[in-house]
Amino acid sequence: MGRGKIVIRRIDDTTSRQVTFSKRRKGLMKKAKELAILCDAEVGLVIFSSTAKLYDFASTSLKSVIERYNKAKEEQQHQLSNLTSQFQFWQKEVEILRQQLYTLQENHRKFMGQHLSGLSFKDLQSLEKQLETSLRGIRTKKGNLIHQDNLELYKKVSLIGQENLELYKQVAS
Amino acid sequence: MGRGKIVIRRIDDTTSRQVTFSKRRKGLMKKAKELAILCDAEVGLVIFSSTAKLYDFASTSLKSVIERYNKAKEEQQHQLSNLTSQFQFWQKEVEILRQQLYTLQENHRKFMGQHLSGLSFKDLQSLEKQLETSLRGIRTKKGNLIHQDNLELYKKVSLIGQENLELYKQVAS
DNA sequence: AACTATTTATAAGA
DNA sequence: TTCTTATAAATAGTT
Repeated sequence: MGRGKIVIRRIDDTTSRQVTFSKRRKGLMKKAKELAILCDAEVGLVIFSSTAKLYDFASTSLKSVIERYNKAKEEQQHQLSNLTSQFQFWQKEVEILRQQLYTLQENHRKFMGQHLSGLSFKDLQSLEKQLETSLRGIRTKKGNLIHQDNLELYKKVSLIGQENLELYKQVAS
Repeated sequence: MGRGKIVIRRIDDTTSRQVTFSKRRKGLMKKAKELAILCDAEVGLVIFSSTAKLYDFASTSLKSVIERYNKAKEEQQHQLSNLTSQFQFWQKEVEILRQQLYTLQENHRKFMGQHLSGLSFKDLQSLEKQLETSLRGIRTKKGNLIHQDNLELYKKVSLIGQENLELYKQVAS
């Protein structure tokens, strides 16, 4: 379809290759478009020139497919970056929790009377004071519990009747 | 380019649309191939017929691009799944640490004499015992420290000389 | 970039 | 579908 017949092989002359590329690319795109319209087809065409320049065509019918493709790609990209940031978040979270855990464990050991070697006299004194306070609280609670138990028992015994007072005395002793 | 000129619009008749599709698809592919060869271009062509059948063409030069594309996609997919599993790992890690932290915090509160309400008499007794043990340890340590300090002081005083023994006595008192 | 002789693609018909 | 063929369209070589 020209002044002369040509054989299909690489055109060596750069200029004429570029001219032919320009002409035929235009033609190919036109035909791709026509096929899409005439035959209700979805057509996608991608052309890289020998100078690495990109030309592409997508029929309007293909649009939905391309959009879907892009959406999927975008979505994938989005999920990737999302995952990355979440990943970083959880890593930080782990770091924080590990630090907290370490501190608390150290503290706990001190309360257990272990790992005292690093402590100053003042530290020890404060620790001692705290433990004494805790002990007082616990003993108070214990006392409360005993008192409460006694009350409960007394109530039960009262319900059982005077004849079992002897039993109560035995239990309470 | 046929017996009659046509307008580029969807061919309503199914049969003739399919015939045209077949002819033009073949032509489009031929031209895509020719462009690739003549102009040393990388050409990729994808066609979906209205019956959703896929036809595609890729120039041999495009092969590397397609391979690269697939590799990149695979790599991305790989990274994605990798990231996902890492993500799950860190999430579990956080869960474990949180649980540990919670347990330790509860424990710590009890040692502080707080949150005792849920404890049984037996629990309280065991806690009391532990605190007493801890206290003994701490007091021993305190004693050791005092003793050590005294020794240090005594050494220093000895170096200073007998004439300052009076000072040592004052400090030690 | 435009022209145009010619080749090529293909619409319509068989 | 395939073949035929008249004709439209594309384009090679030229200007």
